Amino acid sequence: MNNNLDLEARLHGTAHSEHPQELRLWLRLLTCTQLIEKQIRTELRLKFDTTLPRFDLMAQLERNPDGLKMNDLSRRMMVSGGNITGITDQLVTEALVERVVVDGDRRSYRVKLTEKGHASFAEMAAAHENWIVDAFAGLKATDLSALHKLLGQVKQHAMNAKDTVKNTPKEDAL
Amino acid sequence: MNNNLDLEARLHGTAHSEHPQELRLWLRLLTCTQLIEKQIRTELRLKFDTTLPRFDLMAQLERNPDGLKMNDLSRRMMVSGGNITGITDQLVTEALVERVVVDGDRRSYRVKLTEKGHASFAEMAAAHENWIVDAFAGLKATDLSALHKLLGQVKQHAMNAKDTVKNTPKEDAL
DNA sequence: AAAATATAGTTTATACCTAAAATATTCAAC
DNA sequence: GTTGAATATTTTAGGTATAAACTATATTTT
Repeated sequence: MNNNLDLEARLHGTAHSEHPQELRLWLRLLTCTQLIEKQIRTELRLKFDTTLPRFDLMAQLERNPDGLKMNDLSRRMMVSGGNITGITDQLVTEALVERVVVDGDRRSYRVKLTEKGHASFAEMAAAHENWIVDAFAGLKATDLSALHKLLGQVKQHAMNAKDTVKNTPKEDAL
Repeated sequence: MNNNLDLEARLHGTAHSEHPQELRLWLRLLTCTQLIEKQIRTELRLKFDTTLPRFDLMAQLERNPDGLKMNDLSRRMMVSGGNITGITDQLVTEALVERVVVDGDRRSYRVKLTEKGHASFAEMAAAHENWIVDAFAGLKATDLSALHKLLGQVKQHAMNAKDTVKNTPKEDAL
């Protein structure tokens, strides 16, 4: 009854795969992330009438009570600056965050949660945590930490690769 | 020199985390996926002037020489039907895929790679495989398979949860 | 201090993605 | 054989994302 056709289907089609282990791993990683992310988006929409980017931005501000500059948000959320502008604009019109001037630099400002934003986030964060715990309920605690550790290696390698690309031109100039 | 500010930053900020292990794992999973995905998107754009959704759709067709219906593509790629319409339209105007009528059902048709699309995909797929292998070059073979297995558990649980939600109304009616 | 450069943020143009409504065709039941 | 439900796809409206161009302010160089 459940065909289970997903991204990985295109690999398993041919019995003994000639594809490298890495490719199969990548498709599985992507599938897991998308399944969970889709679930969270749906819940946020249904229960709180909001979206994941809005929630993520507020989460960043929650941990930085003094506010963050647009640039900081862009780096931390790993999305473009223009994108942050749009999401912030919406949250401002909903009075969940505010733009606060920074004296000494008229180009930038700090984005902070409002009182209302703080309250709103607290409610959502509690539910969010439960959804995530549910998403990983299929694994024992030891597996959770093994997975965390392995992904740490993936992350470390990916970050190094990113930085290498970025810095190479400069270092080549020596 | 490298601040490493990403999604996980908001958790590590407070020394000993009071957040559940699952939440930390989720943010790391998300970070890994986004880092690799961003890399692939950038490469596809620079080297082949295309996008990941277009590549993914062609990859599905490559494995199904008889073509796939819009619905099949939607399920396999885990995106909405309307989205598939848009991506297919673009690939059709680029003459990389074609819509072929199915006799017996005038509502649907099969989307197939054209000769040009087949050639184009072959070129991209080779490069794509290398990028993915590079992305996981930080892990030993045993770690790759351990990770694959653990993610299999996550996937299984997520798929069950999804199906349960979908089927519950019907089963409750009994 | 003027010119050049760098940085912070927004705007623009375009693509992606979704949910929900709309259209068109097929199938099932009477 | 016509009504009614189901299926396949597209359209619509709106949020999300990017790269590149743009505006405005700061900093550095000379």
